[in-house]
Amino acid sequence: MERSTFGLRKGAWTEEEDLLLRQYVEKYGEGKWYQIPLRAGLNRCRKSCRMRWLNYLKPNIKRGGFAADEVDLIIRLHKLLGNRWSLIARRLPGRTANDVKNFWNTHMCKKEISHIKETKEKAKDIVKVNVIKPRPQTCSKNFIWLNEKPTAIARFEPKDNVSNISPTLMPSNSGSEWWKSLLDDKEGDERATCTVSGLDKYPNKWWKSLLDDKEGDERATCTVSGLDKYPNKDLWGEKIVLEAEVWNNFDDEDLSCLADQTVFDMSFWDFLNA
DNA sequence: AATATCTTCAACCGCCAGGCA
DNA sequence: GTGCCTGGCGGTTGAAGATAT
Repeated sequence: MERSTFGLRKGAWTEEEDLLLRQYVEKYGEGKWYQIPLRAGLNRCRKSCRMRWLNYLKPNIKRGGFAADEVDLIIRLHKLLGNRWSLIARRLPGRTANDVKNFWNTHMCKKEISHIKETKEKAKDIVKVNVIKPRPQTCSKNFIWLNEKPTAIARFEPKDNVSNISPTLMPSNSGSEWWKSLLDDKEGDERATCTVSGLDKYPNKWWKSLLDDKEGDERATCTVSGLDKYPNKDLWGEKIVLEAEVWNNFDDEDLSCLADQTVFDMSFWDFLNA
């Protein structure tokens, strides 16, 4: 039996310890982890107890390999959120942040590395194309643009060699309402409309917000009509790929929290208005 | 069969943010 | 404003099992 310098047990949990922890949570509920060692009679630190409960003992935890759909989700969420395992795990019922992290580190890391190598090899043979991606930046909560939550995020595929155009985000009171309608087809400017098809192929409804009709996924597409009515249309190209729906429309607390702290580069909007 | 190497994943550790006195 | 405490998170470790030699 391993022991720390303060006499607390470390290492693998025994069945008796699991039982004591279960009994504690049944009696007192989750939380108050600092009280557990005393109340439950466990010679473990609070963090160890919390970790054991959340990652192993909690009911409804799904064990075993990840389904193809889950893997798909993880890849897309990781693309959007990075290593924010707890946020990713909340989108996967029964999976814990630790599970997702382990899965990524053991399976996806290798695939990603080989994919990068493959891509680099292919890149030698093809003409370079500018791919415009959102560029998240972390801002303080007092940042003026965060007085309202972000409205929309999109990735533009520019015509010809128009480069350095970044996707944009804007508060809805900016007077630039056409942008809203372009993406969510709601009230306001009606010059352009955006329709998405193929959503029924996504088992998780919320997932429609992360549509990406780039390579490898042909399930859903987004087409925009009416672009010819915009003065700067020549700069955009004819295709807009919907990368994320309106943040405010998320019922989901996790992603709306994300909107509180993530903002996307504004230069595209500045560029259009120049 | 024995040993070495690789893979998996439970568990630990350090850091950070928020709440409170 | 400061310090303390707690919960929560992501990075990392290492034991155990699987696979290769």
